[in-house]
Amino acid sequence: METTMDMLLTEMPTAGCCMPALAPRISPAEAQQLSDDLTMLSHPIRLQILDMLAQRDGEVCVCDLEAALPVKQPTVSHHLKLLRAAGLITCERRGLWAYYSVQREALAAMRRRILAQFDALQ
Amino acid sequence: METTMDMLLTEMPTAGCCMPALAPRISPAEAQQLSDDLTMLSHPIRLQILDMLAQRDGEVCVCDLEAALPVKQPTVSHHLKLLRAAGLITCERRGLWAYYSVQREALAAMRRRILAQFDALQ
DNA sequence: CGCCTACATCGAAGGTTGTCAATATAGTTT
DNA sequence: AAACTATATTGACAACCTTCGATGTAGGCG
Repeated sequence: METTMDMLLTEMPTAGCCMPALAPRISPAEAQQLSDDLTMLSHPIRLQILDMLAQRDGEVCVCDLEAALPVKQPTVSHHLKLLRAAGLITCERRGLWAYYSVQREALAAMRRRILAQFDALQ
Repeated sequence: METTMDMLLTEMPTAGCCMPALAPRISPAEAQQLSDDLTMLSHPIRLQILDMLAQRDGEVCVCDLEAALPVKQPTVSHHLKLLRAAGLITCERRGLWAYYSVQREALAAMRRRILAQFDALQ
């Protein structure tokens, strides 16, 4: 007859579960950071915006984006605001227009963070 | 005095916007696929589950996961179901227990898809 | 058989996100 | 100054996501 203690201390070939101390190697905080990065990228409109800005850095205004995307102007502005808050893009006002650019270094840093965690999963 | 037509046909050093045919190089369908991939990964619980499964392939049951995570059993089952539907994990029932494994090839394929699109942004 | 255990599913509640019409803001033109 | 333009913001609504208690299911055991 085996006690619970015996089961915890011996190896269990076929039956049994809940082996000693399984824990994620990634910390909850790291998981949250990675999740935030991925969430920022996980929207088709934001991906397409980043793609267009990467093509024509500093020369893309909101009406260009609006014309190329299947959403209305307030929605474009909304996604631009999110990307700006995440540090992935910047905007410069010239006259009536707002010209947006990718922050390539910030995007590269995010890419590095994502890859590092991905590779930690082997 | 310049007409709108003049502005469209000449180069515009400072003012003017809406240049010819800006379009995302990434298609809406590709953007959606990438967005789906990223969405699947963009949750701390799912990331931690994948991390734990990557450590101890095929020997992790739901109660191990539940013990290591700050959510209740139905929530763990919910995330496992999503990961299973995405093809990223599989489960094998042995007796009362359900043992989960990472599908390393599916995860690697997802990594490849994400990286390819990321690199396309330069 | 009846009870127990591990896990899945259901259904409801609460939170977050995405969208757009309406409106505000700020620069431009006349 | 008044009219106009590009963009931002607001507020409302709908859709979606996450979570969990309650319940269902199926295998193991006395």
